[in-house]
Amino acid sequence: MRIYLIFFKVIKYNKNMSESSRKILSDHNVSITNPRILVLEALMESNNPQTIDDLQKRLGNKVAKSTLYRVLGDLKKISILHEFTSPDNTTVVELLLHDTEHHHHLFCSDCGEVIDVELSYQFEELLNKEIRKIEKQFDFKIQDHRVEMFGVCTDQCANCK
Amino acid sequence: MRIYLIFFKVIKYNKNMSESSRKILSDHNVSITNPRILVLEALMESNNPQTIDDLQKRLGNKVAKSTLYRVLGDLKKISILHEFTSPDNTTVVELLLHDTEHHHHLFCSDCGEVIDVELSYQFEELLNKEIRKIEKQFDFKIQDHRVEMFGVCTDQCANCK
DNA sequence: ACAATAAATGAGAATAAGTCTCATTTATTA
DNA sequence: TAATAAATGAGACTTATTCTCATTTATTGT
Repeated sequence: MRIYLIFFKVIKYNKNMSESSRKILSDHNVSITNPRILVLEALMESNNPQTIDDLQKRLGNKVAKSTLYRVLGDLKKISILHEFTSPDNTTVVELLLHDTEHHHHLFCSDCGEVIDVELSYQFEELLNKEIRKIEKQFDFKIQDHRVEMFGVCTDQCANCK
Repeated sequence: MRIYLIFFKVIKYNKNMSESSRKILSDHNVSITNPRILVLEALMESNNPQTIDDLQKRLGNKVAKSTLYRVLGDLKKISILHEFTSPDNTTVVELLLHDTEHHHHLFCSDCGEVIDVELSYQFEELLNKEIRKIEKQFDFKIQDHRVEMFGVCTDQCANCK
């Protein structure tokens, strides 16, 4: 019974992910192909940013390496994928579905995990003021910003054990 | 006369850089070798972070590629070099001589320039409060942080023309 | 100052992440 | 459903970084 429920949940979950992947692609006028659906699903499987390696493992041999990189490029082009680099120089990637979710990153130097964090409204306000000052000082137009925090996670962390 | 003065200044400048390079190395119990002095001098020649390519150009063929990377590694080990990645995935490196100089980075997506910026004391205070909250929330020990700002520089920029 | 020893270097081979090419397959559309 | 354009897979290619090892250089104790 329990097994059945879990099985059902997984099926349902996958179906939802597949359907929302299709919707994302069609909403952005990008043709719906199997590799794109698979990559989107793999990206959706984690709440936090993932390395390319994580993605490749998740995808097994279902998507060729060249295709994976191409699909990631496609997703960047339609601005639903954010790619950045962790302090140990690993490329990390995350889906940005609702562009309202402005957030920052917390990096663990022990296990390499990257965690999305939100900071207070008050903080963001003050940072925006600082940014306006910097724009004047350096004659820049600043379009985006991000706070990176570096540290170590403690024993509770699943990766570190 | 003017040429003489400039010449003198350059000599003096180089001599100073060479001497402070030697001092840096001996202060950190690192043996004083020519490649290390040359790399430190090249790093000191710019106030802002530099790409590895910039460094290689500055050094000409005076230091082998493998040695350059090794020396950069040495400097990281003694915590006077900070290495990070710009949004276009280029490795960028900067000397951190006085660890009091906490600063942040401004990236130009047009010319790739990276600029060091300082933010107000008030801002840093508030950010530290936020960091304490995040530490509790995620059971993390946060050791460092950095604000990255992304934008485009305007016509005044020397690189963009 | 010098010889002995340990450490650092240069040259180029090796590795790995990411890109490119092109023949084949797949999605779209009329 | 056929025609066409786009996407894919496989593997070659590129480029940044690391590694190896024979040679050179710095350090140290005398």
